[in-house]
Amino acid sequence: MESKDIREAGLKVTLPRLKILSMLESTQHRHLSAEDMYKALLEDGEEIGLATVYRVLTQFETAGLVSRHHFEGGNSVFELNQGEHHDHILCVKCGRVDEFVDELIEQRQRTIAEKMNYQMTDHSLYIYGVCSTCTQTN
Amino acid sequence: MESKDIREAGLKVTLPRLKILSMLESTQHRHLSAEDMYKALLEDGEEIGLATVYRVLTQFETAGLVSRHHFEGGNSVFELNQGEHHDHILCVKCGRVDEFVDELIEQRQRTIAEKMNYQMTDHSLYIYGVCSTCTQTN
DNA sequence: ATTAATAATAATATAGGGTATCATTTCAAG
DNA sequence: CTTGAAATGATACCCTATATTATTATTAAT
Ligand SMILES: [Mn+2]
Ligand SMILES: [Mn+2]
Ligand SMILES: [Zn+2]
Ligand SMILES: [Zn+2]
Repeated sequence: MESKDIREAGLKVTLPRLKILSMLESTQHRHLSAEDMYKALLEDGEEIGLATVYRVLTQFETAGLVSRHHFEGGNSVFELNQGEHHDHILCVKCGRVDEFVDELIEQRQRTIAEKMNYQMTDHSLYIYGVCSTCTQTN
Repeated sequence: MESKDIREAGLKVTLPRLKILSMLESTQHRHLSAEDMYKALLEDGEEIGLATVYRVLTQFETAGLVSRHHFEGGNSVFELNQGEHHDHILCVKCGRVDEFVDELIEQRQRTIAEKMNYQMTDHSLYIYGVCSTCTQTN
């Protein structure tokens, strides 16, 4: 029941919010842009405005329910916050997205921030490349 | 003499290109947005259009003369390609930008890409935090 | 259930960064 | 110089995302 998450975020439980949240929970595509979701909702027969999708996603982000990523050369994409923090590796040909966790890199970043007298708040790491499928198909 | 760089890139040596290149070479600000440069050129009395600045920077990027970075919540910024590859750590309060090189992280990224069957082409790593100056002033 | 207060929605306008178009100008080779 | 090709600058335009606002839906209290 995802109503609870919405309520706990201090937001009213509305149909757009429920739809968007359940779409993010369906593990088909973990990383979706606002337009992706907007179109998918349209095809589902839901009359939800694009502005609402953006607005709700921003609210979810503020509430800590979702994360926003800025992948190179595309729209922002959103994903549900579940499990541990991870970074992303992306195929520059087909757009495939994979996730990885590397505690060594995480630790090293903290060390660097400390050494440079920064109070680290966040970081973003994207690796770009050609995935195995696209390498073969070429 | 930066004319040579421009010529070697297969581009005609023009006043806008010379001005933009020398601005990037003046180590005052290593990381500048297109608008930054446009305004600075105006103040210098140069009548160079914003579209030209964007166009030239993109050409310089293609030629490998400059790199483009997408820092969070702002315009793209450009910097001259000189010295070795490095990554960036940014202050979320004052916008300060510092650079660092960490061969361990670099190596680890290559390992991850290999492990996930990606032919790595690029990566981007930004650390965000509060710099020492901004920590004290608070 | 009704109501009232308040938050959310949808439609639309607007903003901001960046690119495409195109007539005019500038460059550089001969 | 002359001349063809490339570059410029003005402007129109595109795209993602946000602001505005009248209308609608949700919630809590009655
Ligand atoms: Mn992810
Ligand atoms: Mn740099
Ligand atoms: Zn691929
Ligand atoms: Zn600072």
